[in-house]
Amino acid sequence: MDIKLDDALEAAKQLLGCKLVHQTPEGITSGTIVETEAYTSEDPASHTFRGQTKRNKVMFGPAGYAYIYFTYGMHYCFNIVTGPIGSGQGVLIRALEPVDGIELMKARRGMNDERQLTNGPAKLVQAMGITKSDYGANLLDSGKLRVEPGIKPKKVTQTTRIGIGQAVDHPWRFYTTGNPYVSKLS
DNA sequence: TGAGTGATTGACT
DNA sequence: GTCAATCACTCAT
Repeated sequence: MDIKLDDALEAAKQLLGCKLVHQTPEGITSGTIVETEAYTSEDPASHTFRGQTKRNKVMFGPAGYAYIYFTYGMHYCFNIVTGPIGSGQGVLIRALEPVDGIELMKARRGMNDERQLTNGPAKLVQAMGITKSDYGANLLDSGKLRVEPGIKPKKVTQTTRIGIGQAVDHPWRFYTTGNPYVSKLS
C-alpha cells in the first residue's frame, strides 16, 4: 500500500484520487474518492473526542480499517481509521466518483442520476452496498472492501467541514477541485 | 433508568 | 426552504 495513514489530515489529502472497491455477491462497485474530512481525538466534533466506546472502538485500533457508524436513526457513514493505535483518528469519506458497477449503484439507490449516487456520506455507503458487517474490515488487505492507490488530483481544495455542530472552523475538509461529484459545491 | 444529541437525507410546502 | 425519521451512545437524575 502506498497510502500513508500516519496522520488524519495527511491521509485525507492522500486518499483523494484513490479508489474504493467493494466486492459483493451482486457484483463489484468502485469509485474514486473525491471528498474527505479529517477527524482526530482532539476535535470536539469527532466521535472519538470523548474517548473510546463500543461504537467507535475501531477508530482506536490500527490504521487502514473501516469505521462505519449509524446516525440520525437512518444513515450510515464510512470512515478510514488513521494514525497509531489508540490515537482515535480517522478520515470520513464524503463523496465518490462512480467508476465500476454504476448500474448496480443505480439499482441500490433507486435512481438514475449518476451525480446523485455518491455525492454524500450516507449515499455512497448505500450505493457501494456497505453495511455494518463491513465494520472493522481491513481496507489495505485484498478483502471484499478495499482502498487502492490512485492518481493524485491535480488540484485539491481545502476548506471547512460540513454538517457538524462543533469546531466548524477547522479547515479539515478536502475535495478534488472542479469535480462534479462532491457533496456540496457552493 | 431516562432524556437529549447527532459527521444526514429525502419528502413535502 | 423547512421538517420529520429514528438508533446508538452520552450525560444527567
